[in-house]
Amino acid sequence: MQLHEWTQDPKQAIILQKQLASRVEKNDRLPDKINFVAGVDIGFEKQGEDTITRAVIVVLNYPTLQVVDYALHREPTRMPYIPGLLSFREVPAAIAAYQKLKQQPDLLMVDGQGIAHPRRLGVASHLGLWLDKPTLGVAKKRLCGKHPELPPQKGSHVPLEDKGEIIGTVLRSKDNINPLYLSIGHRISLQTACNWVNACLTKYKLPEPTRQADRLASRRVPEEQIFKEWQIL
DNA sequence: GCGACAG
DNA sequence: ATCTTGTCGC
Repeated sequence: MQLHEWTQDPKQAIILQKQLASRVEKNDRLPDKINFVAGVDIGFEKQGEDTITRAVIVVLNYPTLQVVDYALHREPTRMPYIPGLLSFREVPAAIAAYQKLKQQPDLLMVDGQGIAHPRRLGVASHLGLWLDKPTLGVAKKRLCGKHPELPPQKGSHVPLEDKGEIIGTVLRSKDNINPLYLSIGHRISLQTACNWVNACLTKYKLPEPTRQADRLASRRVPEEQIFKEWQIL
């Protein structure tokens, strides 16, 4: 943690993104064997005037995809949502949640873009750099770039391109359901990132790591019920 | 200037 | 992201 990885000022944040983007590793540099894959997602709770940021990280065993650990961290929201500067709003809370984990993951799948970003530094890349961990981005919507239409069948995929550069892959993870936007986060190639997402897909649109994190972060499922399902201690 | 715009 | 009811389709 030599250089500051965060700022609250939008102007400085953009400058910082450009610097950090050059440090993102787009080639594979992950453990020989991946035993634990994590899902990261952030939710928000209204608290009258202000809001609380709720960061969740769930660690699953691979290939069983069973949840073996998780961490939840809540803190006052520090920044408003500004397209292109999402990581400055979410990453600090994610770091705090990560430090609460007992089981460190080998790879993290983050809800949002990796380098499929105007300045090539989406939330997945920012988090990966900060933690110096392999990460990949799994977004439900496009931030930038363009791509051809893709078939409605699960498994179909097309490249996401921006300014003559392939920045990600648009993947249909389920029949007739809007596709996912996958991209390199840090220390992983696009091909390997896509392979891991595919390896973690079951019957739902989202791969298990982020699907489980999303359920807890968004509070769509009572926390008490989730505990019973996961059966972890 | 106009439209787009992760979560 | 969050606020929110019913509704169409596999």
